Amino acid sequence: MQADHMNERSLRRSDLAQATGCNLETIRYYEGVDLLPAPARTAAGHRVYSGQDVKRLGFIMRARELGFSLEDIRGLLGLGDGALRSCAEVKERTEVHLADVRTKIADLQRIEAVLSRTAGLCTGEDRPDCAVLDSLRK
Amino acid sequence: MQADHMNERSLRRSDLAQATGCNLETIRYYEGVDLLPAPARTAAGHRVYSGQDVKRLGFIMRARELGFSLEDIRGLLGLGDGALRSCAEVKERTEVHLADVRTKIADLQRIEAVLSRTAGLCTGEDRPDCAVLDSLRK
DNA sequence: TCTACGGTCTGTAGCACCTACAGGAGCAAG
DNA sequence: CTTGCTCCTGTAGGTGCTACAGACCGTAGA
Repeated sequence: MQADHMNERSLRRSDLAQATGCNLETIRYYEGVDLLPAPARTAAGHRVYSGQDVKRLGFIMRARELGFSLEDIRGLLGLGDGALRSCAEVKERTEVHLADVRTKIADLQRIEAVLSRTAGLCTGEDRPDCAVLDSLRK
Repeated sequence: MQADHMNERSLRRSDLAQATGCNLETIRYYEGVDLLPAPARTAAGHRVYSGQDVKRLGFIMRARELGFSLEDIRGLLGLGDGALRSCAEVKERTEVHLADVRTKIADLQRIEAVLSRTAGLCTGEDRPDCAVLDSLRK
């Protein structure tokens, strides 16, 4: 039994990836951009993670799913400038992001309308003229 | 009057940018990735564009606004493999893209629901605990 | 004990789609 | 002739990963 033998609470990078559903390489990337702290290492230099890391990466993954940018998440994690974020600040960020999401939805709905209308005009025949192209041409 | 003096039908890069609303540098980028043909040049090496270029770049810009990728647009412009695209092919591409747009809308609507619900739970008080953070924590 | 296989390490390049800057040259007006 | 704008080129940066090469490590079976 070696001094750096892993006990049952320590995880390798692949374990962390599996536990969170995160891509293996992305973990290293998040460490590089300071979203995850540099983990402990075995004598051989292998990264060793804990349950804390699973929680933190899980938080990041859920925030990403909600469309927060890495910069947003840095703020939500309280890394912005070392200051702990208050509820008011987090609510503010969330509402800005929410407005952004709503704008994107509206944009996509306009696009959806145009695309479905023009695609509907297509004859689908095997000729080089086309309603979609015509609508883009002018 | 020089041999390469520009007449009233020829445009400089900045004119093309203005005519289409495209960013100046993006024009050069599109040339680099073969979306726009290499234009004629004055003796001094300055790019000279025509009304044809305005139309083509306008087409590209409108397609971008509808969310088509540059690769899609290459196809729509018939650059794929030199073959002229038929209406059927364009319709096919458009419908694939439309399905993609609809998926994105649905995703964003789910996100919108979660964000507005959790933001609504926030007290907005100046304390470090927060409904948004709680929802991300587990 | 040797060996084969897989996991891990590092750095770096690539993806889409631009945007911006540095450093030099051209051109028109005053 | 000088000022000030445009234009040229090449290249770096941004976002958020993903993937690869080449080396090392660790373990299970023969």
